[in-house]
Amino acid sequence: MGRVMARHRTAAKAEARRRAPGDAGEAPPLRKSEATRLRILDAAARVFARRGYADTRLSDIAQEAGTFAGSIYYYFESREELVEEVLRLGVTGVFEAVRDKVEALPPGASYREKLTVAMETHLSFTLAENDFATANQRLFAQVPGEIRLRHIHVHRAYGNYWRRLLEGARRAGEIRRDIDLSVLRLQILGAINWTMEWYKPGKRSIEQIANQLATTVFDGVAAA
Amino acid sequence: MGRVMARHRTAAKAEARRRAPGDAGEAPPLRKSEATRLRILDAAARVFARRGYADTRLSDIAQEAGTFAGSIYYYFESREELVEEVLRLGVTGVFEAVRDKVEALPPGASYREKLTVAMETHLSFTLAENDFATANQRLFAQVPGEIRLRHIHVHRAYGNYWRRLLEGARRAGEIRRDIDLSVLRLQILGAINWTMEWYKPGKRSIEQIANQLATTVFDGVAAA
DNA sequence: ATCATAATCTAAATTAAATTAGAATATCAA
DNA sequence: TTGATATTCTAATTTAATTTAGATTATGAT
Repeated sequence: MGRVMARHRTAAKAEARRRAPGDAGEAPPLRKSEATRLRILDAAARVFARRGYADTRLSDIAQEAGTFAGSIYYYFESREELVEEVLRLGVTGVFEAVRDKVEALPPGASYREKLTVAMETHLSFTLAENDFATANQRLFAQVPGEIRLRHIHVHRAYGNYWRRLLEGARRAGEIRRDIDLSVLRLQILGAINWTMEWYKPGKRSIEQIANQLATTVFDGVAAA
Repeated sequence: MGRVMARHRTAAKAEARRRAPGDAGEAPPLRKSEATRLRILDAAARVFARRGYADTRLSDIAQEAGTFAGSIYYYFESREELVEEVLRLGVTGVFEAVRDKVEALPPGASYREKLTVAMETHLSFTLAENDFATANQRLFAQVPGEIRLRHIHVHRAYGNYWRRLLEGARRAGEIRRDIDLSVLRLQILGAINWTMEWYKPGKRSIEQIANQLATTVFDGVAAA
């Protein structure tokens, strides 16, 4: 009840927000329990990524974050809100990473290069760097339908980005006209997403996997 | 406690098994509550396929089967046993369908043909025909880790079948030698499995999707 | 028609979480 | 140092499901 809550909603970067000392009228200035909130969020992503939705208790998350199940409610309205925040940060993280890498390519880059970078970035971000991204992959299919519905638009935004990439590639004559781009897009993302289910670090590098995927998609595997 | 149980374990086809009237010594002869068991199993597959693990209650399944949550325990030890049976039947069904179709090909068939048929069969079986297959796809990633572990070998058997197909294709010179077959296999199955998440009947035929997948895999999408 | 046992139903017990409440503690401004 | 408020802890409550138990009804053999 007498909680802070809504204040913390915003996000992951903990924007600096000391208030100038005398601006009353405003809502009371914020302290930085933000650190704790972040710790909980990180812990949630980590545990969800590792164990999936069905195997994760709030108490597991609390323990991982060095606090208690009950305490989580100081920072999140509910288990759902926590899950959804993890989900959201997962997609937006991948999206931004992919877009940044693609835009960092030199102006003359071919679409093949762009798509290859996109695949590689998505893959490596998901596999190696970011518990939020991993958690998002795992969780999205596991989570109750209602939550999934509330998040579909975040996914769609990312999907649209890929759609534009592929359309560009076709316009540039780098993809045959008889290819159904929607199907292609979903096949590529499917192959990437599935990787998480089997990839174990060590044997093959993420780069190798990404490269083979790009090669397969563009050139196929047929000999001769 | 005074249940029947273990007797029903076997499977889905309800083997005929009237006893010859006078063979005592044997455990008491079986009646056909098998029909009910099957009804429950079908209902479970249907509901699990539609709503996923987290959204399915035993009471939902019971209702779909025209019985009651409590009654399920006459036929299954636990919710887990029910889930696992659905899971198992899901994989073996797809496996058998794929193998049958591939083996039904004329003797001279190329591996490209074999693989195309395999993709198409897996896809259409999963998408259109069989709630067990659909449920298996959905559930496998959603189910608690312990269950998944107990089922990994069933999946592995199916995976090995694909592995052999791809190795055959390579030996026959239909796949380039620089392709990592494990990665390829997982990419193909990933693309197929993901389809379930987005496919809506009507717009595109399953055959179209399968064909594009096969084309992409063998020839790639690059123009010229 | 009767009896034994199979099959089903109903309601209660159990279980395992999430959630709430409120006490205890820390922090920080005056 | 003190008081106010923010934060954290602990334990109790709630909730929603699975599971058990036992009563009830159907079925098939004699």
